[in-house]
Amino acid sequence: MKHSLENLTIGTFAKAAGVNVETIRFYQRKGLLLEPARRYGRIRRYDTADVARVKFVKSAQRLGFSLDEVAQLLKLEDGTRCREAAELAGLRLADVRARLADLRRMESALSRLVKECSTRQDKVSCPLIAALH
Amino acid sequence: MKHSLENLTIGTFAKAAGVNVETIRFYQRKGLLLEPARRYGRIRRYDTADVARVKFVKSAQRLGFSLDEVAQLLKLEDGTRCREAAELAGLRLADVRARLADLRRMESALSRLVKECSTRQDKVSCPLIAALH
DNA sequence: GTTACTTCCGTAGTCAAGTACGGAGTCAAG
DNA sequence: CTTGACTCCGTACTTGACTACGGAAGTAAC
Repeated sequence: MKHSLENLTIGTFAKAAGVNVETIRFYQRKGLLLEPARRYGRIRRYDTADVARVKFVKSAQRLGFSLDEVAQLLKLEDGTRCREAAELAGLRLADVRARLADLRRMESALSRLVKECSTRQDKVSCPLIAALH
Repeated sequence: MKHSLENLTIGTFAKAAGVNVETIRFYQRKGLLLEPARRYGRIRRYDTADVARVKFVKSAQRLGFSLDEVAQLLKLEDGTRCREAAELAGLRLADVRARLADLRRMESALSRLVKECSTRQDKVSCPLIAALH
């Protein structure tokens, strides 16, 4: 049985998504990933959409979202009813904007520090702490 | 003994910083917070700089930094040599910028979703996953 | 059709970041 | 100088997010 991009076993899938097999199974238990139908025998098969989904989970985590929050984000993707989706998206959006504001402040503090450190030789007191109220 | 803003016991301090007492002690064990001298008797006293420091830890955590990474950021503040500080800041900066890019993409995906949902009645498929490559 | 990898599934262990607990010591007020 | 609140310190428990383990069953290659 060949492993085309649309017919991955769990091992190939996990490798493609950059996580390990146990993580896939863990996500399935958590409901972040549906267990696919087992079309060919008793073994599950995955495709590139699954890979994208797992990568999305990982990216969102990097941004500070918990798995439960990621699950909510994924429900938007999964086409729940529009009213609910909009509501949820609104909440997440406020959240994302707050994070953005914090990150921007941190970005400018860090880049200022880098600049000051490279142009002057003397000790610079870092404006980092001040940057995050 | 009054609790001025420069003479806080651990309980008042924790409340001011918005964390609980055990967290303070935990941070001390981790080296994120120095144990202050015990000027008046056997009890530690804290000041507003300590409060700022703890709030900084919490803010940085919200942005996805681990406590170990926060410890590194704090070393910058503590006036280590400039070259090292700049190096560390540079690394974190790259990290922060990557997160910013992801968050911006997520922000536009979410706000588009909200907009489409409120103007149209039909099901909208959300471009969230695509938004994060 | 046997061998060598996977996969399956349940259960248990790990690691980070706290949180809780409990007994002994400290302190300010009455 | 006792009372009640707070602090100290060590140890143990919790939660979220995995990660490891091990035996049985499936599958691909020879």
